Amino acid sequence: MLKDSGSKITHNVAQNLRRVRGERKLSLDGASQLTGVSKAMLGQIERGESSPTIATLWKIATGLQCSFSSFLGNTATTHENSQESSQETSNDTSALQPQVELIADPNMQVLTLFPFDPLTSFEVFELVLSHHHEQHSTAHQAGVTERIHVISGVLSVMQNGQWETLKAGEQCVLAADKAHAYRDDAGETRFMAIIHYPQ
Amino acid sequence: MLKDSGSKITHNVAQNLRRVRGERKLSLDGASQLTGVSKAMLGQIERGESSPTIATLWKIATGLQCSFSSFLGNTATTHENSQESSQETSNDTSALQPQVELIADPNMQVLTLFPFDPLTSFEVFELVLSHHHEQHSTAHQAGVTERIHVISGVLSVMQNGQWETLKAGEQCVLAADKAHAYRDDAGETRFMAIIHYPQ
DNA sequence: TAGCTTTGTGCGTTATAACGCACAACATTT
DNA sequence: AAATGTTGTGCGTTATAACGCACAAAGCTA
Repeated sequence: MLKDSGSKITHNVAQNLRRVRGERKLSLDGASQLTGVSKAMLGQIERGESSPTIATLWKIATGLQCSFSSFLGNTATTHENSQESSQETSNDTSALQPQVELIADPNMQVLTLFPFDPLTSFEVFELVLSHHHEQHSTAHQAGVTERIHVISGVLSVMQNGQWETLKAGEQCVLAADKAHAYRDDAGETRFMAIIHYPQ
Repeated sequence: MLKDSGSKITHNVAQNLRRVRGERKLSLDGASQLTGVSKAMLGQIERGESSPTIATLWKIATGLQCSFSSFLGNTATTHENSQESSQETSNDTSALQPQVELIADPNMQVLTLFPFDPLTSFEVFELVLSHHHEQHSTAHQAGVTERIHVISGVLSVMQNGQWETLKAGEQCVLAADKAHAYRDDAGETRFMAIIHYPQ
């Protein structure tokens, strides 16, 4: 009668241990001596008949001088002998959409990441400014907010006549019902804009 | 009579589990329901009286939605993060806000780009998955949508039991009211998530 | 061939991981 | 106070991880 060997993680540990031991050309006896875990237990783990405790897997890892996590990953990445058949790459269904590109200006590229959706009331763009281009935007309708997240480069944002500088990883929120502007201050600046419309 | 509680790794797991459960404000009963592990066992593990099997630690990790390896590290490295108050970081004025970091897992970094705002009904995170970490997410309330935009790396997204692969620059929309999951397939994957709540 | 290692697996026993249940301490309510 | 609910821990039982030992198959030596 098999135990809980069906567990996915147990199977991974089994394959990894067998692989490591094979690479070092160690016998169960040798591995047992290095790790302090009985060879019977090591054999059961390799066969997937036993799910070791973290304490014993720790003894195995330190004894064999490899990291704990090296036993957890799927062996499919390192070796190509898995029969799990969980390689699914269905490309249809209502999910992935390629980005749509909108031209606007030679020094300003606009990619529509998520078009406007009345259910969410926002749209998302990714903008790339280059050559220190300064883009001015007129006031939109009241209540419209704009969230800026700088991906790379340096972006200066103007609002209420004041300029602020955002580095990569920084963001700001501005009310788009006033005049505002952006400027690339790094030669090329990439940032994301989430524009939300009220109600 | 004490068991093998002296093991260093067991003690680490104990502290990490207690910390994570405390951060989520979960009771042993609640954690037991999420993970499928009895609350008595969870209590013993937290007290260092038991060295869990990798199978059960896997159930704990997936149930609490953090990676296996997050329980192995020493808690001394994780600093105190007091994130109790619902402070809004002054969303008025166009002041730039530095990104707020939320710790969750060594293999999953979460940056809050824009915290939830009742006026817009969405929040924006930037997530970095590493080491082929697979992050599972349970079903949220009905009507919640999640927009994913891959910045770098390769992200596999599971919905309705089907996996789809997104490369850098691609995006997808998924209904978050069903169980879904993400997985890093490039060693390190950076992507943005916009979560929108209805009404 | 026989005799001696080395390899991995099977078996019986012990230690303990994991479970369900019950109880005590504390908080909240009536 | 009494009643009710929640939280964490202790206890008895079951499942199984881990051990030591023994055995069978393969390999090497003489």
